[in-house]
Amino acid sequence: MTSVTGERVNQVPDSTIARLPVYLRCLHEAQAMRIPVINSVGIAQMSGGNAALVRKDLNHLGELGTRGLGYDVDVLAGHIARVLGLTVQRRVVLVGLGRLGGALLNYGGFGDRGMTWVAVFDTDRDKIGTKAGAGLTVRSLDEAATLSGLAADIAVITTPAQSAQSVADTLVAAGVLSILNFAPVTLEVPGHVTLRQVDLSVELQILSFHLAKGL
Amino acid sequence: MTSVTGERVNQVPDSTIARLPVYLRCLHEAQAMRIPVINSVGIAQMSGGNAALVRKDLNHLGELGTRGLGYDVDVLAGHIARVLGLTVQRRVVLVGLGRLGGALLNYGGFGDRGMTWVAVFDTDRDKIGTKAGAGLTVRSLDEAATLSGLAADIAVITTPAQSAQSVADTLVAAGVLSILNFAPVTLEVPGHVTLRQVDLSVELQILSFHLAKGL
DNA sequence: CGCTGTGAAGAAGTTCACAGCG
DNA sequence: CGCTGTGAACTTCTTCACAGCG
Repeated sequence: MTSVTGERVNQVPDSTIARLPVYLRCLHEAQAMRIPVINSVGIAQMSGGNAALVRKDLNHLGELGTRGLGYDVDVLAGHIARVLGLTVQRRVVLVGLGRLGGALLNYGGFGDRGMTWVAVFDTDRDKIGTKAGAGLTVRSLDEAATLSGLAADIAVITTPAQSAQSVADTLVAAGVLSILNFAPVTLEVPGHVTLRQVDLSVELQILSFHLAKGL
Repeated sequence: MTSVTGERVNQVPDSTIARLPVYLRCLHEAQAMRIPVINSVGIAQMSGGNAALVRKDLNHLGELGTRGLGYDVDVLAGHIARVLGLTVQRRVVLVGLGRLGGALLNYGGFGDRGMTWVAVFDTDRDKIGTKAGAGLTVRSLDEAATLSGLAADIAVITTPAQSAQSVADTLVAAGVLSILNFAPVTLEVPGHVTLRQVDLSVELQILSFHLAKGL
C-alpha cells in the first residue's frame, strides 16, 4: 500500500532502519546535554559509525539538514521517531515469565518510548494469577480469545525453546504481526509477520570466534 | 601462535561467522534426533536460510561434505565448534547483577557449550558478598587486581548506561579482549578489543518500524 | 543421479569525493 | 567557508547455475 502520506519510507534499506534507533538514542543524549544542533560527524562519533553513512541514512528520511550547519536535534529526533512508528503507542505482550522475561518487563528502556506492556502469559500454574511487573497479572495463553481482544502489536517470546514455535503459532493466529523471539530456535511464521531473533548465546559464540582468531 | 594446523579461518567473512552458531544449533538438534547425515537443504530449512548460502558458508571451513550425500552431522558440528573456539572453555565475567544480569547468569544456554562464569561484579553494597547464581559471590569491581587475576576471556556488561563506559575501561585495562554490552550506550574500546552491542529496545523499535510500514 | 563446491552474475551496502547551498 | 546531499566507485554479501565427484 503506497501510503497516502506519500512518504518514501518504503525505500529505506533495512541496514539503515537498524541504525536509526541508535541515532535516535544519540539525539536523546544530545537533547539531555542541551545541544540544539549536531552534524553528521558528531552523530557518527556518538554512534560509533561513519559520517558519510550517517548522512546517507538520514537523507533517506528527507532533506532534514541545513548545509553549513548540521541537523536540528529536536527536529531530527522527532522525524526518526515518526519513521520508526514510535509516535504511536505500541501494545506489547510477553510470553514466558522466566528470569529473562522478568528482566524485560522491568527494563525501563522499553516503556520509555512508544512501548506499553499490555499482558503477560505463562503456562506455570504457580505463576498464573500472580502479579508480574508493570501491574499486570500473569495469565494462561490458553485463552487465545483473551489474546485477540488485547489488540497486541508486538509479542516478545521468552519461553523455553521447545514451546516457542507453538506459542508463535498461537500469537500469529491471534493476529500479532511482529514477534521478538529470545528462545534459541528458528521460528517459522507466515510472510506477513515480522520476526526478529535475538539469541544471546550466538553473541557469545561470535566473541569466542574472535578470541580464537586473535591467536 | 599462527595455528600449526594452517587453517584458513582468517578468511571466513563476518556474515558467515554470524550464521555458524545457528547452524551449530541446528546440528545439535539433528544429533538429538539421531540424524547422522544432513544436506544443505536440510540445514537451510532448520536455520531459516538458503541452501546455496549454507554450502558457501560451510565451504569456508574446508570441504566437509560428501557429494551426493551431504554432511556428517557429528563431523560438521565438531568442526564448527572448533572454528568458533568452543573447544576451549571460555572464562566469562558478568558486570552488573540486575535482573538482566541475573537472567543471563542462570541462562542454561551459556554454560552449555564452552562458556563458564568465573565472576560476578556489582557496585551495590547490599549485593556485594551475597551469592549470585552459579555458586559465585558478588564482588566489587574496585578490585581491578582481582579482575586481572581471573584471566577472563569475555565480559558481559549489564550495568546501567551511565556506568557502562567506565566499566568497559576497567575491563580493558584488566586485559579483557571481548565485551558483550547490553547497556544502551555506544562504548568506545581500543581496536584490539572485540565489542558487540545488544540493545533490546533497538530490536523493538525495528519491529515498530515494520508495523508502521505495513500501515 | 544427487548433492557438494564454486565461478560468475547480481544485489546490497559502504565509502569516496565533490558539487551545491546556506 | 562548512556541511549536507549525492552520483560514482568500490566492497561485501547473496543467489544462480552448473561442473564434478561419490
